Amino acid sequence: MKLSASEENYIKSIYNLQKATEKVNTNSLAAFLDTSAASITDMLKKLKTKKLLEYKKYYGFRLNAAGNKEALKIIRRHRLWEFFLVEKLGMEWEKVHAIAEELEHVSSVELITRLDHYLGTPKIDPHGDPIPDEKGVMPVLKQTALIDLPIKKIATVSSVSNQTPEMMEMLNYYGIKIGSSIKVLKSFVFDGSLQIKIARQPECVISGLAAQNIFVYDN
Amino acid sequence: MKLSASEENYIKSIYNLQKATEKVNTNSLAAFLDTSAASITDMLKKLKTKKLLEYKKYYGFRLNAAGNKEALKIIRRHRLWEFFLVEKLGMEWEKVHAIAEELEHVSSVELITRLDHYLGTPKIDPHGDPIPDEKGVMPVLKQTALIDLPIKKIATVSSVSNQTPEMMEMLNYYGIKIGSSIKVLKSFVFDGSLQIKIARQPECVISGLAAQNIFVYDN
DNA sequence: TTAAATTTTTAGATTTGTCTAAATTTATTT
DNA sequence: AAATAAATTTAGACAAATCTAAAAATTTAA
Repeated sequence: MKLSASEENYIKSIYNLQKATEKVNTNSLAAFLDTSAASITDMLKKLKTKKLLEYKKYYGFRLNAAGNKEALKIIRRHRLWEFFLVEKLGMEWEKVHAIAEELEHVSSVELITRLDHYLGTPKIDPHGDPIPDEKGVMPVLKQTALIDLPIKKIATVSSVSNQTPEMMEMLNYYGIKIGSSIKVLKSFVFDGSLQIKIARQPECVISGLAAQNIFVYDN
Repeated sequence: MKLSASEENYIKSIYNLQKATEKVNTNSLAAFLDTSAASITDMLKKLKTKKLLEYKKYYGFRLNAAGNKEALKIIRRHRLWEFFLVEKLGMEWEKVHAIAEELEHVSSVELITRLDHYLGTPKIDPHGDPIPDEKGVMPVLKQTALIDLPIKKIATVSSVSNQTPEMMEMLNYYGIKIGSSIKVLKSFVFDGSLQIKIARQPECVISGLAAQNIFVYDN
């Protein structure tokens, strides 16, 4: 199905709001998209005509199977581009979202298939979000606090729960980034500190507190 | 200046038509963009308001300095993406134009600067067209028929004037592609044939006829 | 359980980019 | 040089995506 950039933005937003609430309502989507409630109603009619969502006047709405499939395609494109911008072009991960918002609307299937292969079929984007595969299936990745990761098991840094400047400074110092390959070499019972190894970085030791706030995907 | 995708397409097309004729006229641009003459007039008024072109009713039009600058930015983005699609993603160069037409409208300066560096600041795109630098300056590259290239001088394949399937078969067989690094090892006076070396390919011999149809940039 | 507040939809307008058909200007030809 | 042809512009309309203001439906609360 050929969709306009605007239609794609609505679908993606509805998909994201659906994760929190069963039915999405007009005002919350209007707030999310920073637009008027009237615009939402207009677009909902259009998306209903295209059979991408279930929508009953005054009763909220949600994507149907076809709508979800479209959403996952858009999210896949967005996250692959984010991965590209960070890993290949070396952009800071705070900046990539806005650019990926534009790139995601280029919908050539061959482009995305090749980009995916070129990037090594990544499973997690730089913000720690999973990347759907070419069939729209989200990878099932169990997230664990680093402190709970078994010794010697290789995992991927997926998110950081404490995003203070102090935490970021330390992560930066040790070269710990979302998507980094990580392994615990030794765990000290005395204070809960961990000796760890990040790919292409020297070994280092972090505190138990830090290890509680760093989350990894245990592949 | 922030321009819509549509405005950018008009500017780029006017730039391209200007290379052939001094003043561009409404009908030729309408034919080029496969749209109506009335649409052209409408857009010209808009671009005149934005001070991107000189336009006098019934007398044709051309980009002014500001318009040319915008055109070169768009062309730079287009050609860098084409290079990326061919060199990094391995797409066939016949297919990349359409995708680059979409990617070129993503106008983040940081994105394009980083993409350029990542690609190694290429001077020629996969179709053999020069890529303007970050200031909008087209690289000055003298194009020569391969047959006229001095012995042992390293050059870059820039274009092929005879694009028949027969020619393409031969180029493909020898691994001669747009952007390939090329050098003439020996020229045989008897029949004009040349012994050549393409980077990462074995030496080979091509006829004088082939060498007349292969053009290179003599860096 | 009505009245008030909130949410949602409709009605009508606006902007952008496009169109067709008609009018205007310029060019060509007899 | 008038008539005809061609090119260009204007006038008016339309679709997409948005808006404000008003109306309608639903929810909350006195």
